[in-house]
Amino acid sequence: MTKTMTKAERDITLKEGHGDLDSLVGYNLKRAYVVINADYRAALGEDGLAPREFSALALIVQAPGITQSTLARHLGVERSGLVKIVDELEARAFVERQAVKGDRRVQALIATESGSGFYAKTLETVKAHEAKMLSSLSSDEVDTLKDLLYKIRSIEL
Amino acid sequence: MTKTMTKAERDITLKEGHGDLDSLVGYNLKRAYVVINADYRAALGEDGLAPREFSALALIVQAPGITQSTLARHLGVERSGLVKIVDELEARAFVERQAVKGDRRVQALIATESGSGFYAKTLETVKAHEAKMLSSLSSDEVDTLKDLLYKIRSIEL
DNA sequence: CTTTAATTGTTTACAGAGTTAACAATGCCA
DNA sequence: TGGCATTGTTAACTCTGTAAACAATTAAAG
Repeated sequence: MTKTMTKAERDITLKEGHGDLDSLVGYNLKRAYVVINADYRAALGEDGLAPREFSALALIVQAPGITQSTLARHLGVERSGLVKIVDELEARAFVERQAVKGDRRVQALIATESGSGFYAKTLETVKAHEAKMLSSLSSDEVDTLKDLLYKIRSIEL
Repeated sequence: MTKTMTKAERDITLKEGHGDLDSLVGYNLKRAYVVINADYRAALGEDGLAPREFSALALIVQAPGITQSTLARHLGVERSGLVKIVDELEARAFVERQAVKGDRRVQALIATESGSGFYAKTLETVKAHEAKMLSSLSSDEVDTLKDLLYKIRSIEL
């Protein structure tokens, strides 16, 4: 006997769903995030907005004149990190930095017409991507998921 | 009139919880991930295992002799990316690469005694961190959250 | 067998995202 | 006026991860 094992025989089979890791929220959260993120990028394609540019544009469209500092705070990133994001949006002519009278330190961010249009179109694409990803969940489950995630991300505000 | 506005007056106030972004699962997922991750690192401290080393060690402890390729597949990362992770675990003497008779390409990964011990201790710390983070959720909610995240991360396997 | 294809671990180069620290310009306040 | 805080910005750096190439080895096909 003692025949050479095949790969399948030799290979360790981890039982899914019952290890220490699978019982940790953080691990599941990260893995789910990676999966969603990968499909997001595939759905939006080469010239699509990356998640961070998309979310920045969303807030600028919905709060015209918002300041970079305020925007950074709402997005949960540093002021310094937001600069490249706005640079990118400005380079694609989706957003403009406008001087504000009364405070020459700040520059108000406003979406251009093409920026608003591109945002609306992108939002539909993103919604379609989410609908596809969450098609195995009921509408109640999706709502519950959003609520729970919102609770978590609201910790320590 | 036309008195100079104070910062609070000038500042845009985004109403929380009702924008386009807040209705997207992906955005909530990322924000929640960032929050959990930040607290994880704070909880584990300077010499704690980073999330990826921790999860790799978890699988090695629970599936002794696992191969790097199999481990990479289970963690959802590339083989090449796993090398540094195992290097790090080996440098801290938590894991050893062992030759396998019958296939000289692979090296079986096994946890050392100190590796298993450190893992057990770390797991408790991680569980405490999660308990703290999720203290505003009921036990049912936590279970539901894990289930839903597990469903998402199991897409396209 | 022998040739061809696939797998494993690895290195190197690179890209993406984000942080901290410093800085100049400006505004606030006492 | 003088001192402190805020805004936007740049520069240096870290962290995590990917893609491409490679040598060694094993599996498969003819």
